Amino acid sequence: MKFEPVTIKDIGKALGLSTSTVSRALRGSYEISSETKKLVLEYAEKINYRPNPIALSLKERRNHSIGIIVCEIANNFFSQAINGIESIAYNRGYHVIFSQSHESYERESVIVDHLASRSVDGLLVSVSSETKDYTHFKQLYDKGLPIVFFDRIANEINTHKVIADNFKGAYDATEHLIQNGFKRIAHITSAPYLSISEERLEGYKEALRKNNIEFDDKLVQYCHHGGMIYDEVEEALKKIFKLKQKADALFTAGDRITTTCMQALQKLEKKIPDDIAVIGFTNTNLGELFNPPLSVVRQPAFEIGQVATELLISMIESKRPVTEFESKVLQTELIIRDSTAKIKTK
Amino acid sequence: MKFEPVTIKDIGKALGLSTSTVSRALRGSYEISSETKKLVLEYAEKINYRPNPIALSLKERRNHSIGIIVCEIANNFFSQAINGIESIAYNRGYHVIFSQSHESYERESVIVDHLASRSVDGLLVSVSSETKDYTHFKQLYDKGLPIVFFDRIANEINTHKVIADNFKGAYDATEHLIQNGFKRIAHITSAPYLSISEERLEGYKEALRKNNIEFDDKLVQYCHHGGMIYDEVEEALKKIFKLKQKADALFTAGDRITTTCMQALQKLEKKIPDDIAVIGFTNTNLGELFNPPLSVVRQPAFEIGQVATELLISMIESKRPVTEFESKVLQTELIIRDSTAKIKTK
DNA sequence: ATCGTTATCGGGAACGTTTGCGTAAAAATA
DNA sequence: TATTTTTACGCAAACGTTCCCGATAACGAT
Repeated sequence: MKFEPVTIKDIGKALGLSTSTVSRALRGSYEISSETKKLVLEYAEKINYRPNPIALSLKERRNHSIGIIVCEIANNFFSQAINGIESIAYNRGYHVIFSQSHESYERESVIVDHLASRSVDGLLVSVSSETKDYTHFKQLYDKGLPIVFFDRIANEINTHKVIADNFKGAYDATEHLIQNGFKRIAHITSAPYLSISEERLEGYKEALRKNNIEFDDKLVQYCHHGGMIYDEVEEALKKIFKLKQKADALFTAGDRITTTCMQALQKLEKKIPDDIAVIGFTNTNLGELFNPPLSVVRQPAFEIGQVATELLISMIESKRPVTEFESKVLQTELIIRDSTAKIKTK
Repeated sequence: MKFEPVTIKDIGKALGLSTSTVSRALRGSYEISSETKKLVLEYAEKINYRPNPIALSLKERRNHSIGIIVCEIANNFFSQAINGIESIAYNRGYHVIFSQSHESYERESVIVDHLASRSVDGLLVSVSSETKDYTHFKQLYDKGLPIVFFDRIANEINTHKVIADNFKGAYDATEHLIQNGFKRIAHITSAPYLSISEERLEGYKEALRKNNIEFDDKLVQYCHHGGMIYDEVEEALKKIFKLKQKADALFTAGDRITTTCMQALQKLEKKIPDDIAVIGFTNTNLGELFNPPLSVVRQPAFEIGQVATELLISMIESKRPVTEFESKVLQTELIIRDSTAKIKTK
């Protein structure tokens, strides 16, 4: 099927004018007589003329579109973030093109390359859990393609970054568990080299340290696929339950990990919080409906998306090369519910 | 910031060749000597040449991108559907551009126009709940822009459509409630003119009829914003609870409506299923974690996205105008849990 | 009558490709 | 050696715009 679009030439031909005159009339240039303008405008309206954005892009070397790369869209955090991204992009006249890495480094590289070969004015990325090497970003970035990282960032690339306060979020969650009397706190997280994993692990450790609880690395389990593979999560839980010194609480880092853990705990028939208390990073707004209602660390996903987009567009539209970069850190929210209820004094 | 991209001309200049030779060498044309080819290919590789997709689009009058319009992305059903869309689009070499109508007719019109002014080869749309008039789609469609509707469809436009079997899904859910002894079944749904609302309402009515239960329109409440506005949902529930002849069960149509109802029921301190049994259309995979675990009608969202995308791409790539259109209907899945447990015989 | 202004418009290059056509040199044939 | 064919490449148009330069006419000023 094809589209037979009307061009500026057609208008010119129909009206006996040159394309340049038509173009100028359409843009309301002062050097076109008002009669001609009116003529052109009316005719354009009549035949429903729309300028061809591709031709414009070619000329202006701009696309008015930004690319998003995330691991998966069917994820509370990311869909909320993308919502924020779209809200800003739409207002600023940018289209949003997105694709999913599915936590694969290979696929991420392909996408970046594909997207960035100038079909996009800038990139918003949250790296995949497999990504340890950032040269595919670095190359494009050095060539002048604006990139802003959010959530899972590439520390070694010097550009804008937007994250939640993962350290503090993790610290608060862990501290909350400790305050409620839990001492053997397990931690299930994503791939260890991910920025978010590291930051959350540090927050967790710091809370233990502040409360004189010894860190035990047997209590920390990594799910390299970020909770997308159920078995990986169940395995991690089983390892924790097999420990001689039993864990009494669980702090999960990551949206998918948290929800998958809840499913696994249900399958393993563990009672929350009696067998084990649970708190986790997640952006589902369904936590209050759980049995028991789930305590969560909530990230300002929508705002993260918004801020990242604003920074990216400012980079894109900046005349001079940008040299001052910001690392915005947005606060998380600790929502306490029954899944971390105090240990009953028996 | 700008991008100083290397073009085919640069290669030509550097190698003392014409642009046409370079172009042909790059595409491996037979009329270029193998030495020249090798020379060009190696140089292109060295300076990391990427063809400018915009220039290509202008020439081929194709973009290799498809547009998606949904009401919101932060919704289980739509994010799963978009996942399916992206999976197919990626494999077929298409970019995915998406935007949200936020259930606004006004915004939907603007987006369609914006997206469709040839910056996109085809459109995948699920209409907003405010949309009663489809001329904004019809216009573009008649001009030759391929459009495929999914989920919320425009019946009056003759093109491919992909939906879940809403009638049967609703029928099954209602029938299940009846089988479990419920007789006064309330129904909360979206805007009445939405195709999905109508189909689900019909399924609900049919199940009542088959079981000789009289239909009572006081038991049907419409939430025009599809559950996005909490108060609207709470209001609908309150109306239902105010009925003299009490409702004993609730069938909710729509992802957001279902989850928002659950929140409202919790706030109103209704016990499920004792005060009221609940089953609803929703694609959350967290239903089993609810208190009580929620019975649901699940749509094959991912597959719907996939099928719709395949149909759209086949339209885009068809040489001759397409005249035979399909309306694919995919089966829903009834998942029974405790929220619809049989009435206890007191 | 000549000149500089002003208003209004057209020609054509440019953005980066692809591709039909033309053509020189080299190779093959007569 | 003369002619034809093949090989290998360049020129230029085209896709739809914008915009720099001119160009033309009208008109008042000199």
